[in-house]
Amino acid sequence: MLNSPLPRDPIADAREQWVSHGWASEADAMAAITAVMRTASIYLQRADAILKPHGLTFARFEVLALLGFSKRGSLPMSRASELLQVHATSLTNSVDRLEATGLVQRIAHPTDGRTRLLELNPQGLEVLNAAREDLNKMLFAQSNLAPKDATELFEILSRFRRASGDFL
Amino acid sequence: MLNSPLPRDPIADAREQWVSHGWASEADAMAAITAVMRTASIYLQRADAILKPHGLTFARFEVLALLGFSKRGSLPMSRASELLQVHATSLTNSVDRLEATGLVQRIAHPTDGRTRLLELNPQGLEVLNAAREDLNKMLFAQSNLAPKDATELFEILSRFRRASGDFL
DNA sequence: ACAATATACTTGGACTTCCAAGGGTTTGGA
DNA sequence: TCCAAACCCTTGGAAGTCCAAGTATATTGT
Repeated sequence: MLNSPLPRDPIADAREQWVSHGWASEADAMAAITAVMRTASIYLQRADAILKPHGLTFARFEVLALLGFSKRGSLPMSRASELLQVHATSLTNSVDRLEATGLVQRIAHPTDGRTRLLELNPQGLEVLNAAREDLNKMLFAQSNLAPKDATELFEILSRFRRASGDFL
Repeated sequence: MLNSPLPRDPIADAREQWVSHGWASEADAMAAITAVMRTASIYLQRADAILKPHGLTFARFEVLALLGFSKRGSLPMSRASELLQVHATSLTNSVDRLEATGLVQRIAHPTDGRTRLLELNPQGLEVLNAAREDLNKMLFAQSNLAPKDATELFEILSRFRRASGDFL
């Protein structure tokens, strides 16, 4: 999966190209945004590799985790897709697979015929607990982020996400 | 594309759940990593929307931009996939599409029969210039990152990427 | 009451990513 | 020399993302 490390950071190189071509004022944002994408891809690969033995992906793990925290144990699809901040179609896809493996169930809403409620099955709860333990041990506890960096990173991205309309 | 903002930050909520379930020491990394993924997804959507009128995606834009900076104007596939830090198969996919629209060409390597060189066509150069201008104006210059945040973000992620073996 | 509008979810299509496996080409050791 | 190992790229398959469009159900306004 990992090639041998490059001798130079290709994003830092791109940043210099940006500066020397006259786009200096956009260079820092370009570099930051490109680095965010690369970082997300690294973490996603690591997470998916850790979750594979549990028969999960990160996308599906997030669904289980959300259901595991919900007070009632069930949540409308629309609410879940809102909280996970993915398109409804992406959630449909994830839930199809979670339902096919018996981890989750779609049940009818008592009063609104349009709405489907998601419910964690007992087996889903077991898989969630095991997967979360692995993720905590093997990803979050080994994030390659200094504690101060993790905090600062979250704060910067919170400002960004608020400015982008994610939350108030 | 954008739903109305949520009243609360769902990642901050997840972080609190993590703490109150006894995984306090992993909570900050979990929140930071989840925020990175969400941020990447926001930027990717914005970039793809901006590039769509140019017939590009961000993945394909990156290929053009890389070729545009290369001294010789041509680059082996393997070198390009290394610098863009994507799998060779992903690059094959992007190049297939760039070639189909006439922006790029695969040419034979003079001495190594295994290698294909990528070359930017004149039309590819035009599209690159126009796309880059839009991206600079509409994405990088409006990144929703304070200048200090962009710099700090890049630095934190550089430490992370180095620790993860991206570069020396 | 009923038509128009809005909401909830699914389907189909385009695109990306990765992995596993295969085909060709080159290199290097016996 | 020549066969095995390494390397470069492509194909096929599984997953994820989004958007656009469609179906079904609720809500709203006249």
